[in-house]
Amino acid sequence: MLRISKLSDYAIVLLSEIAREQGGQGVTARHLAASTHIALPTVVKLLKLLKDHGVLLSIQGRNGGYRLAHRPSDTNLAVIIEAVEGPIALTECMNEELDCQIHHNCNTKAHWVHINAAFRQALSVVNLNDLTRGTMPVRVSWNGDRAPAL
Amino acid sequence: MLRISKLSDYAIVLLSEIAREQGGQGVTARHLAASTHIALPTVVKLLKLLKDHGVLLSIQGRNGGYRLAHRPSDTNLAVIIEAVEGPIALTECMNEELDCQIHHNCNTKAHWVHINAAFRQALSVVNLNDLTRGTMPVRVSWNGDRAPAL
DNA sequence: TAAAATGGGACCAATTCAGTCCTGTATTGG
DNA sequence: CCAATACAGGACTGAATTGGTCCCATTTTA
Repeated sequence: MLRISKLSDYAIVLLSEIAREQGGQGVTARHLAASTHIALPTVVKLLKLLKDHGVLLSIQGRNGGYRLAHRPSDTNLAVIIEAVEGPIALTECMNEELDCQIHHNCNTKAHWVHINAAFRQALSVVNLNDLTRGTMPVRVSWNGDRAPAL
Repeated sequence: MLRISKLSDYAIVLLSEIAREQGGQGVTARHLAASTHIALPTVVKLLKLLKDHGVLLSIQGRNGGYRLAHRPSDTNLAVIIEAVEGPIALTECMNEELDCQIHHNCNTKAHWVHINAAFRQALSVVNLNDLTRGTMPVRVSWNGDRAPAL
């Protein structure tokens, strides 16, 4: 598997739509549900999450709605996914220490730190601007150079 | 979340152990369970998976066990994770077309293809040799250059 | 021939995930 | 002023996935 959750996927679609439509006023959850075909309760849930994590601003009351908290170019996939799923931590041992009982001579952690960073980097290069316009954001290059031994 | 599954994590530990101990004979599941502190049934399950996907070779019968199918330097994290979790496909739309009903003007797919490739690349650079010796395998570099628009 | 090993399933429990529902608060147009 | 519209914040449920166990068959060899 190893999937981005559906919710994250939805969140990306929703934010793209907001970035696309955002005029002076905010965009309402109801409107987004209609234009993206995502069920309203799910849309509401996600928008709240994104607001709590500072990705969106909300306007309450009758003519309310949501607006991007930052410029589209500053809202990237890493931020969005972290808002919905929490911090990107590919392995258990990344987040807390937890004292991984399985294997004490575990020297894999240093590698995970790198992989984690590379992955987050790949995500953070793509922003809402890239998604609303049709631009390809990034060319990945990778040098296989070896860093000095630990 | 966005975690590598525990099983993948275990698999990496098991393979590291096999790479470390592998002499002429194969290493038994029982022995691996003891040396890694992973429950035997789980070890058995994983070794079978890894064998089915060509990562390990098995020797049946009394003095049987498992051996690496390839050199440690040829067994990398991408291969291991794919053996345990299936193909690396960060989003639903990567694997099959499935005609993603949510959003028809979806131009995110091209981005996911890139992110997916970058992630797999990051995983494939780390191999069993790196894990058994304490070498840092990779220095990640990333150029933010923009490729031409789609 | 019995013991030790893999082979191949089925199976269960627990967690996580996706999605819904309900009630409250803020704002504003009429 | 009040009703309609929108967000706020939970609780809750059903489904799917995951982690883990168990059982029995087959292979090999001391």
